[in-house]
Amino acid sequence: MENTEISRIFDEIAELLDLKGENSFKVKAYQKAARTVDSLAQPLSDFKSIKELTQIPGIGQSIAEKIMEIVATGDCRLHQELKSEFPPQILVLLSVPALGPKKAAILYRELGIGNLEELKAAAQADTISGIKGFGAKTQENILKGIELVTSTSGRKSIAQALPLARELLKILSQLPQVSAASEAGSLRRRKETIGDIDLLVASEQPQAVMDYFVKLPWVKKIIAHGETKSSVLTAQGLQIDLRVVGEASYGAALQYFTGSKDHNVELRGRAKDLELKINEYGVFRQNQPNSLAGRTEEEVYKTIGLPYIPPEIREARGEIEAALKHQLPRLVDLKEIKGDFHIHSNFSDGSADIGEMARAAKALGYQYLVLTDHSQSLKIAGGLTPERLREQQKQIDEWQEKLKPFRIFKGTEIDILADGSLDYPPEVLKSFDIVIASIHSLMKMDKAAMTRRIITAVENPYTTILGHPTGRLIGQRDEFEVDWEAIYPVCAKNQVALEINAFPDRLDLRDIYCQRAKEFGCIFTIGTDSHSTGHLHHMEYGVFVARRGWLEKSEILNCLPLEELEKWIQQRKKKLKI
DNA sequence: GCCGTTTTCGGCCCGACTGTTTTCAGTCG
Repeated sequence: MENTEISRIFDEIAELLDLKGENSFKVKAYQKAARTVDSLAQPLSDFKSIKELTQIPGIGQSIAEKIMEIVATGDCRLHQELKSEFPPQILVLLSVPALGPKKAAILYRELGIGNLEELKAAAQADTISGIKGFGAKTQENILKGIELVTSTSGRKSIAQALPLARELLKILSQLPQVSAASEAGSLRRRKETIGDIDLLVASEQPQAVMDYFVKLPWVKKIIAHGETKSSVLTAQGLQIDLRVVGEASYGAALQYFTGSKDHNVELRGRAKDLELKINEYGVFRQNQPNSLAGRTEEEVYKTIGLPYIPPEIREARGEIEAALKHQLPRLVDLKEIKGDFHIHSNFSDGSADIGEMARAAKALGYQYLVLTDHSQSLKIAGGLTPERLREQQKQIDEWQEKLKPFRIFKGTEIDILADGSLDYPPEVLKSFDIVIASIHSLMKMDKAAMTRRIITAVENPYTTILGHPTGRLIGQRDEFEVDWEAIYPVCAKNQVALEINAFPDRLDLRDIYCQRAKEFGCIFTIGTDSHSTGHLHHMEYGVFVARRGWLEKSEILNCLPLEELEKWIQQRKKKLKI
């Protein structure tokens, strides 16, 4: 039983309790437990007792018991009982904007509505507007909401959202009424997927900014248009929320709207202990109107006795505790990246030749790249036979001569075969500076076999990097079933780096796994997995993941300047006698 | 349901917007 599955059960319990009209704090407790479980890197099935589970913040006696029950049986009685009280499809009603637990419950009680089709039919037949608390507008919004739910599909990739957000910010910043603008929400925290784009603007004339915003050409539909807050929908189905505050409140609002929710709750709790109150307008002494801070985020954190916490780690995963102890990591920055560790050329399945890729990397300010075409087994991607490889390495030498002092390292993205062995014999492996070992076949092995397979590959003295370790494709393919707690120590012991694959569909190793692997003393590389020169720009998405995983410069090989990386490679080869 | 160097009971973040209201509940973030 995966953590995400357990998280989903708790989410459903929360929604069903909400529908029943249960105590809202009980509902919140289950929602919080769902989020906590989902962001936990260790599988819950590894926890052996209730006592161990209740050490996790937000997990108490009752929820711990349910976790044990779910791990043992696949579900829990409470969940089953709640489900039996409602029609099976009832929860999709909650995904309709304008419909929350209270209204959905009324529709079920009064009209027996239990799924989207019944909801749509009732709205079209004009039977909803007559119910107390509902009107013509609500009925209309329900119909629009159904349209929305069925047309848009869930969360979008950060790679889709961030460029659009940046474009909008540029336009909004140029307005004479606007003095500052930023993205907020999960986008600013650089989460791998985002539900909507949150933007924040500082202005003393909010209405003018709002009126301008809702008329922008991207806007397909206006969902809300208030004095300081508006929501619109783009043609691509992305929701954009814009909030406007005064300059004196900009920092407080930015902090507030960046979240995460759990981070803010912790922060607020701390403020309360200090007899302070934080809201989006500033930090206040209880019952006093003048704010103590609010112009900048730094100010807000400082007022409650904390150093600045970078947005990427505001996830209630120990950052406030670390901040109090002055043990926050100094997160890696894109500017510290000296080279790219994962690049394909047209020798295998890339579209550009070695020279084009190297020139493009050099233009980004890099000192080096590692060329990692596929190995012979991966025929579909033009994996290189030893003969073709010799040719490729000859060309690397030629380009190397032309482009020096820029360095092109000889690498490979080599297949990990079914038994964990690598796809070239030792005499070929010797020719590489860097070996990324990746799984591209037989992805559905059982957990024990897959774990053994990966450990065998990591223990191979020629392996330098474990490529896209979990194999997931966001929204398309699940992770391999693997016991990571057994693999991290082997990686750390053999100084095999875990790759953060920066390709937006992958972002693998993901943030919470990075944070966990770091605790084992693992090192990392970031590779764009570029198949064309344009892909080289994906590096920043890899850096986002590293930052969300609390990683520092010293833990990432890409941050080594050329000479030090050369030294690292030589020492490694010497130590391993290869 | 969770949590606690003031608490094992009584708190639990807080405000904008909308629609249905005649002063507020529900939804959302």
